Amino acid sequence: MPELPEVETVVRGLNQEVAGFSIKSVTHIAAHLLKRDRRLKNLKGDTFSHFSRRGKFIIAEMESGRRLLLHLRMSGQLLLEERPRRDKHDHIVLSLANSTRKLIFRDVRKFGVFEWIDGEQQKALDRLGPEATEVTSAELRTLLHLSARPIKAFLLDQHKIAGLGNIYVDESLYRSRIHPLTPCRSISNAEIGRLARAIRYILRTAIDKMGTTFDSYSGVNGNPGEYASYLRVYGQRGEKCARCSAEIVRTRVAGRGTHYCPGCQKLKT
DNA sequence: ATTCTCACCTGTTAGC
DNA sequence: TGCTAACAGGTGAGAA
Repeated sequence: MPELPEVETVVRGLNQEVAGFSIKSVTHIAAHLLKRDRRLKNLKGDTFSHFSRRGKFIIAEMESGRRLLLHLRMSGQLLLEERPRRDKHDHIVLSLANSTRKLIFRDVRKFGVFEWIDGEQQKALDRLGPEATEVTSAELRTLLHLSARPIKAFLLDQHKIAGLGNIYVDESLYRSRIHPLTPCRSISNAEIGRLARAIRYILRTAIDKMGTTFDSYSGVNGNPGEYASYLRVYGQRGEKCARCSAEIVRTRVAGRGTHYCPGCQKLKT
C-alpha cells in the first residue's frame, strides 16, 4: 500500500517523465471521479508544470495556476504506458501532447482521489502534521505529551505526523524497540529519541529503495519497489527476529494487522 | 478537543 | 471443489 516512500517515488517519476507535458485529450474519465468534481472535464489543454508531495498526498501544479490533488489510498497507481491495454480499473487516461505515452490513474478499489484543489482540499492539506521524514524528537515529545492512546494509533494519525502507514509504523516501532500498544505518555525520552531517528532512517532508506512492493504498488514506469526484502517485522509472522531470534507475531492494534517482536518490544504501561 | 468506529470498494484468502 | 465470510488498509464523517 502506498505510504510516504512509495508516494515520493511516484512524485519523482512524475517530475522526470510528465512535468512539462500538456494534456492533449482526456481519453477516459470514470463517472465516480466526475461526480466528485465536475470540473475534471476541463483538464484538456493544461500543462503539468511540477509535482510535489505532502504526507501521502500528491499535488500537481499546472501552468494555468490551478492545482490537482491526487491520493493513491489503498490501491491507486499512476502509470505511464505506451499503448495501454484497457483495464477496467483505469479511471482516468490522459493523452499527452508530443508524447507517445498516456498517463493512467488506475485504482482497483476506487478509494483514490483525483480532483482540483479548492477550499475543501486545501483544508485537508492544512490539517496534516509535520512530515514524517523530518520529524525531530523534540517535536515528537510535544506531540506525545499526555496522550494515553497506543503509540501505533498515534503514528498512523496523519494529523499528528504525516506519511506513515501500517508497514512503516511497524518497522519504526521494531527498530526503536517499542511495543505498538505502549501508551504515548509512557514512552521515555530515550525511546522518543530512538523512535524519531528510526522513523527518519527507515523512510529515507525506503525512498532510496523506491518503496515496498508487497502487492500492487509500482512506480510510474511499472517498476516495483525494492524495500520488501529489508522488512524486519511487517509480513514476517513466524519468522525469527534478527535481533533476538524470538518469533515475530501478528496481532491487531488500532484496527490494523500489527507485527512486532515479543522478545525485544516489551509492553510497559 | 480528542479519539474511536464505521463506511467506502473489490480482489484474495480462510474456513466450512 | 465450491461457496460464503472475513480480510486487507488510508481516510474522513459522525459519534462518543
